[in-house]
Amino acid sequence: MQGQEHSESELLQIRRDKLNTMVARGIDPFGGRFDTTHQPGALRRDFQPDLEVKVAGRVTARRTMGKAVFFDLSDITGRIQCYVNKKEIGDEAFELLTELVDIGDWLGVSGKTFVTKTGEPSVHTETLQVMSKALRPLPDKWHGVTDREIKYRQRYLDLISNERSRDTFVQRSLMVAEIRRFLQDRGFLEVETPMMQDVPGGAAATPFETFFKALNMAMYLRIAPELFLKRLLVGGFTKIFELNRNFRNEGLSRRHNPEFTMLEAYWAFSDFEQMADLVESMVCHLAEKFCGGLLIEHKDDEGNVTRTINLQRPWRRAPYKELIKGVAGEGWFELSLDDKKAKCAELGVEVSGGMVDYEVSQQVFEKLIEEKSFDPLFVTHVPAELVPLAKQNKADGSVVDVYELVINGQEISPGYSELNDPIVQRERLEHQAGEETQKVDEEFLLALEYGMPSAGGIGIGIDRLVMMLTGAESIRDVVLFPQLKKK
RNA sequence: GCGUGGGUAGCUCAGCGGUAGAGCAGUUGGCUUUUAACCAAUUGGUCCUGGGUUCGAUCCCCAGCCCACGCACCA
Repeated sequence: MQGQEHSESELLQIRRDKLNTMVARGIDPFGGRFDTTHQPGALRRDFQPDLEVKVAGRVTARRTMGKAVFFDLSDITGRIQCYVNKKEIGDEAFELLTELVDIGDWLGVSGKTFVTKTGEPSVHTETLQVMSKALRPLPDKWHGVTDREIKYRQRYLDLISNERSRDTFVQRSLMVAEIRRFLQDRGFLEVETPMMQDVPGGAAATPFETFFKALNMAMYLRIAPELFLKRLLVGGFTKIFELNRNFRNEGLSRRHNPEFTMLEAYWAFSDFEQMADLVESMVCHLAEKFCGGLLIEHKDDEGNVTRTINLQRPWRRAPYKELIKGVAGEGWFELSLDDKKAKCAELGVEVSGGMVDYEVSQQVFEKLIEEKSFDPLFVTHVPAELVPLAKQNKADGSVVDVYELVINGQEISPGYSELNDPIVQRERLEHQAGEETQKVDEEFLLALEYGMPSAGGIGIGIDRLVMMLTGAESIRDVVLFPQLKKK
């Protein structure tokens, strides 16, 4: 452990020397059990004076004033200031704090709470215990880590030094817990279905492939849990959800991470409209609980409001074709493919040569409607080609009974009246058009033949939902360890 | 994959054809209620990597690596 070579920078060497001095003085630099009474942030928020407390945290600031020292102990909950007086605590402990402890070290402190002259809630330190010696210095105390690469590759440094990141990830955790509670309160059971599948179904996406040695077979990380959850409907679960990771072997972007968190819920005997109500009430519930209301303000780093999203109910619901006609003209769907493409050029929508008719319309939808819709919009009656797993509309078989919920310029949630006719389902899967097709899962079709109850189903992209609610501009700011290229 | 921008001290950044600078952190000294504590002094750098141009490259050119943003694929 000791005596690293000369290539160690001076900063690291000094910290190692302090570590060795601690050991020489019989101080364990890496602590042990310490029974805390409070977390730093919680203690500061619900502060009461004259309380005997034990808190532990990382030293994130230290202000030495001769024979007195102030230092901050921090963790994910926040910070609390501690005060040390040399005469009271004794020379040995005082020297430990001022000469051997560095910013970045973890300390356990016991003492009595009080408020300083300047009104700062503090702990009057009586004993000190080193919980861990940090051998490397922390990022800039004022700016924190701003280098995106360090933020993502060494997320712990971002969490230590950036309050906004801490808040976002704590919020995300609480939101996910609240989503589970919301569904459980309404009688939904959480289930877990395979992430490793031999047929990657339930969506049209490129899967990650892996190999299972014991069975000598190729396997795929799931792109969606849908086909397994539907098997559970066949099995008699009537209200279920799964909230976990999906994997798609596609590009990285501000809105895409190859592994992302998806909620899927199925409710037997329901339909897409009731599922829309469910999603609407769930998202509003989260907003009221975590954002203080239904107006969500997104802010930049300076605190200026850059966007306001209005979640007040009822949310707008509009048919897909009507929305497109609204931006591309009443006669859009009567135009030939070539005329549609010409119109796209006029509208500034890029289309590629190989696109078929409905794909061109879809492109118009994505560029001129989806990306420009920030307040919630349920897009209903989507062309059947786009959604092979949903029921066709009784009045118009060219569309399906689904919604696509757009908020914040992104698709946040699809909801279906689930297709449960095994004969139609087989046809729809076998006659998919276009380049993006879903795999045909025979085991799924077999299950359907035993009878799947009619049902409504939803998916919610949790990362994007959290982005919308927290104002994060990139999915990387709501995923703790986003995928980056290997260095 | 393509395009644009970026990579300089532990961190945040400035600089620029003549081999580097600030603030913070660190070190030393001072200070018993401070909070981006303060005052004084001071250490610290393969200027992302490899080629090229040049008397001389951190700077200009080429290639590569990584990051960000946009486009494409997708949710």
